[in-house]
Amino acid sequence: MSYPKDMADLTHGDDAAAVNALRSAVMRLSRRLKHQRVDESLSPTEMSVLGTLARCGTATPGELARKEHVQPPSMTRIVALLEAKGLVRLEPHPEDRRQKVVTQTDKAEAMLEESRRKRNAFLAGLVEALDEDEWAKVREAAPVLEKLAQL
Amino acid sequence: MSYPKDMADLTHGDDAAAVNALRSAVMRLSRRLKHQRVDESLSPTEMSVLGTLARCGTATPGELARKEHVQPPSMTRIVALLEAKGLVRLEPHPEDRRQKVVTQTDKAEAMLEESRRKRNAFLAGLVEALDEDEWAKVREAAPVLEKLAQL
DNA sequence: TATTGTTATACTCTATAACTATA
DNA sequence: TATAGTTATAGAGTATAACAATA
Repeated sequence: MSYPKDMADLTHGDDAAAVNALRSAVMRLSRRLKHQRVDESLSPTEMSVLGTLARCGTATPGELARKEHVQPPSMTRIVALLEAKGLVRLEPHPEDRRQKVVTQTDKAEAMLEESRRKRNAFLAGLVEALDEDEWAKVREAAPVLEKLAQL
Repeated sequence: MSYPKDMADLTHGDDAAAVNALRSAVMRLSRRLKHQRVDESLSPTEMSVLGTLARCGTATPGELARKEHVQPPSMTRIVALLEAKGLVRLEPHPEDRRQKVVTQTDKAEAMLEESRRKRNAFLAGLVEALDEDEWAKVREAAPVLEKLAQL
């Protein structure tokens, strides 16, 4: 097994505290976000899949399952629900007839745009309680957290 | 309705991007952490409740439900499971016989200590992929995220 | 009459195992 | 024989509604 270059640091009080704070905050924030659905008919993972598709363009169900860290049967169900809502299209894979290609529709794109405004309104309410320095720290860390999530 | 002092900033590209990255990262990281259980017999919310108790000392089931953003019946079940595992004690409230007081046991404290080591090992694996500057940003933001989560 | 906590019940989301079709 | 996706089924976790005890 290999250890990170700064493994020793993680035993320091500050880093251990940061790790604890991060874990606790992620679990609790995720619970809040679940309730604050931008579209009442879309689950958090469905939203996440649409976000991934918006970044990737297209993907196969298998790729989506790996990226979202869910099992293939779960992704089958999620994609089917999204298709039923007219948010994605399912097409045959051009080179491998076992696979399928998932693409987001215009309706999904419009919904993502609409949802962004609602998310901003919700988060603005929370950010209101932060001072500018605190918000700056979150803003700086956000892309790093996203990188962490997709490792 | 009142608006945050920096509402305008949230419509800027950078802040909107940060908000999107934060939401996506929180949802995906929470899914990872669910799998990476420090104790296989404890759900993420059970862990979170123990963490809250460690900070607060004691709390009533109702207080815990509000802090963890779950409904009272869910907290009833969670507390009962924790009690069955010998991790919390339930005592009558000294002033109000409707309420109960939840306290963590020594066993819970020892388990939290053990779990911290396991968490560090898991997160160290992820942090390995970050450079020092990136990790510094996460470390700075961690306490702010915790504040955000408990608003 | 309002509030705290509980019981009973149903729903949502995800996983595992077994199956089909294609490579 | 291995891989992509699906179907069927079960389990975990949470919510809502109805109820009991106390304020």
